[in-house]
Amino acid sequence: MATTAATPDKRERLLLLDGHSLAYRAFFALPVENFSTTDGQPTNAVYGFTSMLINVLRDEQPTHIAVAFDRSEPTFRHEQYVEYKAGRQKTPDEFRSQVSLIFEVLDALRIPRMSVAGFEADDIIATLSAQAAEAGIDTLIVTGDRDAFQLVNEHVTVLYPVKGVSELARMDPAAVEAKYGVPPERYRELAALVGESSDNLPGVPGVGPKTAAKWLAKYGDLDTLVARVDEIKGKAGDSLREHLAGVLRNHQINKLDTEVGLELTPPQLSMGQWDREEIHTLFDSLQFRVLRERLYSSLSAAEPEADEGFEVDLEALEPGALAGWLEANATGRLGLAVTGTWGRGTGEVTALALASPDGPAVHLDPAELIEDDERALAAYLADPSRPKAIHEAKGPMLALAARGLTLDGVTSDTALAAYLALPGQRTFDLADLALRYLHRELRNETEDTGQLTLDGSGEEEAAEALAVRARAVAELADVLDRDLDKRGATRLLHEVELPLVRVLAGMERAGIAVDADHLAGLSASLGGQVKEQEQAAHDAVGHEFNLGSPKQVQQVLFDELNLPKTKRTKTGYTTDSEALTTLLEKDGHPVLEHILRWREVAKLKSIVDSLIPMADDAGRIHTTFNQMIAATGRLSSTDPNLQNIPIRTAEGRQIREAFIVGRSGETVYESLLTADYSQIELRIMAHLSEDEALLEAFGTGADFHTITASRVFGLPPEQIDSELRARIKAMNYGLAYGLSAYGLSQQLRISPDEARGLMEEYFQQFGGVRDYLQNVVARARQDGYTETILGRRRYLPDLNSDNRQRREMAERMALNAPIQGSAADIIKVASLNVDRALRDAALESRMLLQVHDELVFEVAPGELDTLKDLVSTEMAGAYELRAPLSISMGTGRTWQEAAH
DNA sequence: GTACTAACGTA
DNA sequence: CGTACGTTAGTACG
Repeated sequence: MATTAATPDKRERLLLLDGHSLAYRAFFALPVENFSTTDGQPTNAVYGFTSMLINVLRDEQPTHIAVAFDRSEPTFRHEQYVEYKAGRQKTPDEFRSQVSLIFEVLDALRIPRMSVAGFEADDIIATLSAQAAEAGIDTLIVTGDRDAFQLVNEHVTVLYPVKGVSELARMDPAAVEAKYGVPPERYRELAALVGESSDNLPGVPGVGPKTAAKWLAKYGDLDTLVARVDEIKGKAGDSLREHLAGVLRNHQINKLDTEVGLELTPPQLSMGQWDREEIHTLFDSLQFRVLRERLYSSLSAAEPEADEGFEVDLEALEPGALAGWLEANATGRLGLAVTGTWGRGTGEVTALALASPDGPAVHLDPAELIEDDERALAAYLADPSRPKAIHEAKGPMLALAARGLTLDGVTSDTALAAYLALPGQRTFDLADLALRYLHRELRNETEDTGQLTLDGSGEEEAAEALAVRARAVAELADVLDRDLDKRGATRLLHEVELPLVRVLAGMERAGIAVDADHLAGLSASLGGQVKEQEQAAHDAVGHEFNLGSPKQVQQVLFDELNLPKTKRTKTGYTTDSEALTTLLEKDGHPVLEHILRWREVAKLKSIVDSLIPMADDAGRIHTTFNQMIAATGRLSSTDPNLQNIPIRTAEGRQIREAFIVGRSGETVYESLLTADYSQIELRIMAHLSEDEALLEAFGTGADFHTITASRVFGLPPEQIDSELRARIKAMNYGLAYGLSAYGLSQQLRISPDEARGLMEEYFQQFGGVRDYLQNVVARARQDGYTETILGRRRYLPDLNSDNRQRREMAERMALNAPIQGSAADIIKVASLNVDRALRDAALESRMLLQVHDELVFEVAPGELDTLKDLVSTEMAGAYELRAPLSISMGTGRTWQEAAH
C-alpha cells in the first residue's frame, strides 16, 4: 500500500524526535518507584518516552519518522569551547540502563534512529529538517531542548513538553514570538544573551529573556546590538559590554549544524511496517500493559502492516436451506463465531456465523430459525465428525448449552492454540492474532471502499462482522495448526486442552452449592471482630486511623510510635504480617497485635462477603476457569476465585464449611468427595531428576519429609523431630522454586551459613536433584524454552539477559516451570479421564472444582464406593511417574469435612 | 472512572 | 534474595 497521506492536497509530515532529551525529561518526570519491572529494572524513561511517542504518532499521523540521539564522544562544540556542558552531573545509572531499552522499542517499531560522532541530536534534527524543507516535507520536532526553537518556521514546528510527559506545547512561529518576544530566527540571539546554564553557557548577568527581547526588538538583530552596544544605558548595558565576548561565543555555539553527513535522507524515513510479535515480547518484558493497549488501539487502524481485511461471501439463506448449505459447504473445517453473553456457568446466544476458510459464509439468528434449520444446526454443531474451529470455545459452549445445543467436533480453538504457542501472553484477542499470523485486519475487505451502505440499521454490518470473525478463525486455525506442529504441541492441544474445554464448561455449569445462612452468620461474626479489633487498635494509639491503609499504618507505626523500621517497599516500609510479627516479638506494642488480627478477620470477611452475592437462585456458585492465563499451564479461577478459599486457619476453614453438597433436579447428592495428589510436585522432581535416593524415599511409603530428613541428618527416622522435619520440608519444596541459601535462611530463621550447610548436606544425599536443576536451566538457556512431560513449552528469553536480576528471575522460572507445568498436565489428563470414566459408567456423580492438585466431586446417592474407585484409578493412572502418583481422598457433607 | 500498589488468600 | 495465580482496599491520576 502506498502511504495514504501522500495525497496531493496533504503534505507529507516528517516527525523528528530528540531521543535523549525526551527520555531524560521522562526520567525526571516519572517517579522510578512507580515505573520498574517486578525484577527491578527501572523503566520510567522508556515508559515516558514510549508514551510520548505513541501520543505523537496518534495525534500527528506522520508519514516519515526518525529519532536522533546524542553520542558520548565530544562534539565540535567542545572543541570551540572546552567548558561546554562542563559541570553537568553524571548521567544516573538508572537512566543509562534504559537507553538500550529505548533502542529496542524503536527497533521493534521499525523507527530509524540516528546518531553521528561529534554531533548532537539537535544537529541531526536541524540537518534533516532543512533537507525536508527542500523536499517539500513539513517537519515536526519533538524535543525537550529549547535550542530547537531556532529551527521553527512556516514548515517546521517544535513540540515541547511542558509538564510531565503528557502535554506538549505546539511551538510554531507565532507561539515562539508570543512566549519569547522574538521571532524564531532571532531565538538563537536571545538565548546567547540569556545563556544556558545546563550547557554551561553563562549569559549576561542581570539580563533575562525580557530585557534581551527588548534589546533585540529595538536594534533588530544581535549584530546591530553589538555594533551599537555603547548606546545601551544602565547596569544592564554595563553588564552586556563586560560579557560581550561570552555572548558572541554563545551565539556561535548554539547554532545548530544543518550539514551533518547522514546515511538517510528524509524521503527514506517513511513509516515502515512494524513487528507485532516483537512489540508483544518487548512490552511483555518491560511489563507495559497500558502502553501496549494504547499502541494497538491508536495505531492499528493506521498501521500499514495490514492493508487487507477478510473477504466474506455472506449468503442469504432461505428458510429451510441450512441443511443443504451445510451439505454443500461444510466439507472441511468451518470457522464458527458466536455473539451473545456468557459467564457464571451459563449464557445466551444472540447470533452465530459459519464460514469456510476459502468460500461462503452464513449468518444465523438462532431465535428466528424454523424448525428444520434449527434441527440441522443442532445436528451439525453436535456432530463430532464435522470439524469446527472457534475462538474461545468455552463461553459459546455454555451459551449454546443453555439453548440445549451441544458443541462437539471442535478441532481448533484458536485462542487455546495461540496460548500453547505463546504461553506468556495474557490475552489472545482475535483481531490481534489475525494481524500477527495472517497479517490482515479483522474487517471486511469490501467495507472501507467508501461505498454507501444500504441502510443505517447496522444489522447488516453486525452480521458481516461476525462472518468476518468466523472466516478469520477458519484461516487462523489452519495457520496455528502448522505453528503448533512445529512446536510439537499438536497432541497437547488435541488430546488435552481442547477436550478439557468441555469438562471445564461442565464444572462451571454445575457450580457448587453454598449454605447462605452459614455465610451470613460468618459475615456477622467476622464483622463483629473487625469492629472490636479496629476499636482496640485505635485505643492503643490514642486516635482513629484507617487500618486498611498501609500508608496510615506506616505513619502510625514508624512516625508516631517510632517502632524500628522494617524492610523497604517501593513507597516506604512494609507492614506485612511477617514484618509486624517480628516487630511484635521485638517491641510488643499492643497495636501490632490488633492490626494483625484485624487484617486476618477483615480478609476473611471480604472473602465471605464476596461469595454471598455470587449464589444463583438454586444456591450454587459458578466460578469461571481460565485456561489461558498461567504461563506454566495451570488453570486459574475468577469471579469468584474458588482456588483460594482459606484452609490454613481454623477460622478460614469455617468458610470451607459453607461449601456443601447440593441437589440438581431430582437428584439429591449425598456428599462431597475431595481427591488430591500427595506431593505431586516433589514426585515430578524425583521423576525428572531420576535421583535414586529421592525415588527410594517415595518408594518406602513412609512420611516423605521424615525419610529425606533422616538421610540428610544421618539419623534413624524416629529421631527426626518436628523441627528437623520442618527444615527439610522447606528445602524439599523450596528447591522447585529456585530457593537460595539466603531465602532458606530467612524462612527457617537460621544464619545463611547454616542454611548453606544444610543445602550442601541435602545435595550430598540427593546429588541427582542438583544435577537436574542445573541441567534444566542450562538446557533452557540453549533452547530458549523449558518443557513439561507433555511437551508444554515456556519461553524464557531472559535467560540470556545481561541484567542479572532478570536473568536470575528467568532461571527460577526455568526451574519451576517444568515441575509446576507437569503437575498441571497430569491433573488435566486426570480430569479428562475421570470425566470420561464417569460418562462410561453412566454415573450421576459430577466433578465440580479443580484446585491445582485437587478435584472436588458431588457424589450421587449410592455411588460413593464406585466413584472413589474410579477417581483413584483415573487420577493415579493419569501418568506413569518413576515416583508413582499417590492419591488421598475424603468425603463429607461440606468441603471442609471432605478435607483429609 | 482507571490504574496501580500492598497485602494476602490458595497450590 | 522461592514459583504460579486473583481479589481487595486504598490511593493517585486524568
